[in-house]
Amino acid sequence: MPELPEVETTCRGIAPHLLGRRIEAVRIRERRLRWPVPRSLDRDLPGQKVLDLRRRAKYLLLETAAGTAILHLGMSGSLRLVAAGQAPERHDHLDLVLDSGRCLRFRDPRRFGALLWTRRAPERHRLLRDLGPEPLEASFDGGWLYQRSRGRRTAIKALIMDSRVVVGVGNIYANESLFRAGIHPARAAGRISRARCERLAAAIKAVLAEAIEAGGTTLRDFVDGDGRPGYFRQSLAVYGRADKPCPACGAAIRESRIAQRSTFHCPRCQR
DNA sequence: ACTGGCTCCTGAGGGC
DNA sequence: TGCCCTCAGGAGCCAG
Repeated sequence: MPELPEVETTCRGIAPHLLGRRIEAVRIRERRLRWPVPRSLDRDLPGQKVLDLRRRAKYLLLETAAGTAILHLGMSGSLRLVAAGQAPERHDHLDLVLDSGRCLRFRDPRRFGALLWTRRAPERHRLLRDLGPEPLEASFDGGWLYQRSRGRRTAIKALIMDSRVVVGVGNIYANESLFRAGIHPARAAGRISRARCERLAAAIKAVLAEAIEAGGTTLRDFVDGDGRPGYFRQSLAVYGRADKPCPACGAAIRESRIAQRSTFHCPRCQR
């Protein structure tokens, strides 16, 4: 399940192979992703030069003079560069054929991913329009979290996973951040002090930055590699560790559900 | 405005 | 060993 660090690492890994390249053709074998891949993409993208590749939330934005391709990896999507002639395997739904002799190949067994096309500024696109700040940028901090949580009765874990509040905090990192900040995941967001909001914002930044760091050092080849998605083998303190000892105090980690998501916390360390 | 629940899809993993 | 069943997950969307 690509989380923000995986998307960031993917972006950095494939960018050198795409920037300045011309897209010669688009091969679509399966149009039925989360939304159907629009025909406008096959019409507009071929012949275009890749002017920029960047990440916004968990979306990858591939900019050309004609428009921007918006790509999301969903929970099982991955990208890699292969020789243009290499035969696709199962779930390899589409290729962007480059003028380098390689193609960018998208695989997504569960098809929760998406590839869309917009001719306008991508920030105006329906999917990107209402997104909150990037967690690693200065505009996201304890003050912002405090302000956005006032009056909210929802669980703090659900709040930090709300992309209108802050983008890119998936289930794993929400769990880990709350553990680090010593906050109980079910606590009502509006009842968390300013100081604890500061701790939480700092924890979110630290956890994500460490994961990106780990991704950068993980031996991971986007060229002819296996392109396997998944989290970096970062040491996880609570996620997936139900009944196991808390690394800080030894108490048994508890599992619950918050907003239909698996939630893990230490009953001693998190209040 | 907020909140909670549903939905898409398939591989993995548990139980027998 | 093998089969069947359940479930997880990102996040948009809808209903109350």
